[in-house]
Amino acid sequence: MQQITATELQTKAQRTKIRQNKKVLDLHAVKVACKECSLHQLCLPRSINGADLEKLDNIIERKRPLKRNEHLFQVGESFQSIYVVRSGSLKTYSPTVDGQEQVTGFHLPGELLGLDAIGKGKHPCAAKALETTSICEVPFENLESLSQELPTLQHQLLRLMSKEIFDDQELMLLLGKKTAEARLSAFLLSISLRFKQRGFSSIEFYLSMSRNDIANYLGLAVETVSRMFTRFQEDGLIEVERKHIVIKNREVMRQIAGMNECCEDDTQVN
Amino acid sequence: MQQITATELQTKAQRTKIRQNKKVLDLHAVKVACKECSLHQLCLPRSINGADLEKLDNIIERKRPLKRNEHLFQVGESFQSIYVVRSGSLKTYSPTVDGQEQVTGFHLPGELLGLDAIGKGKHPCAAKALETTSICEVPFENLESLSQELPTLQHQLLRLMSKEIFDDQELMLLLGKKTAEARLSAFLLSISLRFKQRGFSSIEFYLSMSRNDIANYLGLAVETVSRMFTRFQEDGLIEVERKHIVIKNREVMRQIAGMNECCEDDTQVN
DNA sequence: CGCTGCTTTGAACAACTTCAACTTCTGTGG
DNA sequence: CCACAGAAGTTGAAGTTGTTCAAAGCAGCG
Repeated sequence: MQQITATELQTKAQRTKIRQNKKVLDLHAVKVACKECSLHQLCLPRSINGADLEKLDNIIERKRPLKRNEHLFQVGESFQSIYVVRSGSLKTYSPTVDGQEQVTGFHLPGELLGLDAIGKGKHPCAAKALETTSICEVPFENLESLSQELPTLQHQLLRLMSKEIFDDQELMLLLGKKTAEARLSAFLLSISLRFKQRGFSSIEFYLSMSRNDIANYLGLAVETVSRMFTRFQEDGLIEVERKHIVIKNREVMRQIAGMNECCEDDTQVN
Repeated sequence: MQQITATELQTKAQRTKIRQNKKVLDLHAVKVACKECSLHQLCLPRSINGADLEKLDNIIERKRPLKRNEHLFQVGESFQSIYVVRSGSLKTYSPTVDGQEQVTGFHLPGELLGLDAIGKGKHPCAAKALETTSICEVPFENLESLSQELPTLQHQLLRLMSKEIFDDQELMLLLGKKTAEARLSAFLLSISLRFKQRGFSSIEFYLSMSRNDIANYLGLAVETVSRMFTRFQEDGLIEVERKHIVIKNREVMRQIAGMNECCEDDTQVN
């Protein structure tokens, strides 16, 4: 099964030096056409046929991989492109008045960045790599005019934006109504699900973000997040050692998270 | 200035019996083509020219006004159309596991509903009228194919969805990081701004939603919201008498809300 | 080896919630 | 048109949950 090797690869990349990490990425991240991209079912061109896929492929630019802490774009930068994560991960965050930052999301392979910038023409948040990360850049003008030609692409684009709105609303519910333990539980299950959808293990994975980022994202203090991790471990729900997580009891976690049933049949989401 | 009459009209409609309310609505809400619609600069067809506007007009269905507490759509209902509020207001909400409801948004004239349903093909939330409300229905299939023809319409649609994502992220920040007083203050300023953009008074208005709905939306207890209203009044920030609000000191409220400067130049937002 | 940054843990504190009582408003039927 | 019942809103007091502050433990890196 691909799941297992994929996981191993990921855990390896996390543990090993950047040198080796880079080598792994170079192998399948750069100069691969969309139709050969292992993510092509998850990213934009889902349900696009051969000829159309090539058209899309032509407008996509592949960038050199970002190193950890490098920015993909900064706050206020003029909006030119949509980005797709090819491998690695990023966080998006915006500055708040009091000089803090607010983490608005984490982005795993196959996920999009920049959709929130279309409206104003500039990025309301910054995007920073959490680890070595490779990215596809899709110039928005080209994407827009290509969508004009290809109804399925337009449809897919609207679907993806709609999904983002939907997901944001779930998060609003989380932030508005749920307890600290429900938030962390939901967060872990969400990451788990997203890994699964991308062919990685859903029961064992490495978190690329710090406790601080998690806390910030979930609207909690770092200390609270830390305590929750400890408690979950004590209760046998997870095993945790720094960034390494093993989900031991998904059922109970789901109850704690107060999950809607609807959040489950998300399998063919993207 | 139109502002003043608009306000008067609104306050009147709130105070008077439903009978009279209906009459006011009948006058300019029903059977008006998009190009004559007073909201047409705010709703979808912004920056669409005459001929195109007519095409759009042809696919829009006007529904009979909804009465207070009537549903526009229910949770899980199959997604067919995008809706535009023509007059009145609605709330959207979704059920949570514990049988509660979570208010996900309020929708004023010129604003859209249903964008979150495109992805899954069914409505993740329900929409209920807060007062007598009239609506334009835009069948999504038609809108999609018309967008295929009209690049500006496609662009506008993407812009609007992007704006919704952006707004949701602001709300996430509010729910995750802000105190009760900051939340209520931001809420009132948001309503105020949206009224202003639609030609109503931004300093005096009626809230069509209950304290309960506000509390739910802001992730607070009703009692907390009530106390904050009282405190704001004591501090001379607002005058409040049940649903009637007068903003007395916008500057201080903005500070309390911890507003980003960016939230200000929102004037040509839609 | 020793620094720096991230994480964990404990204890005091603050903010908001919950519970309960009371007031005001709304609308419905006599 | 008034009375009454139920809903919505307000206020006070006690209780929780999560935050803040402080300090110690640990991993990675020059």
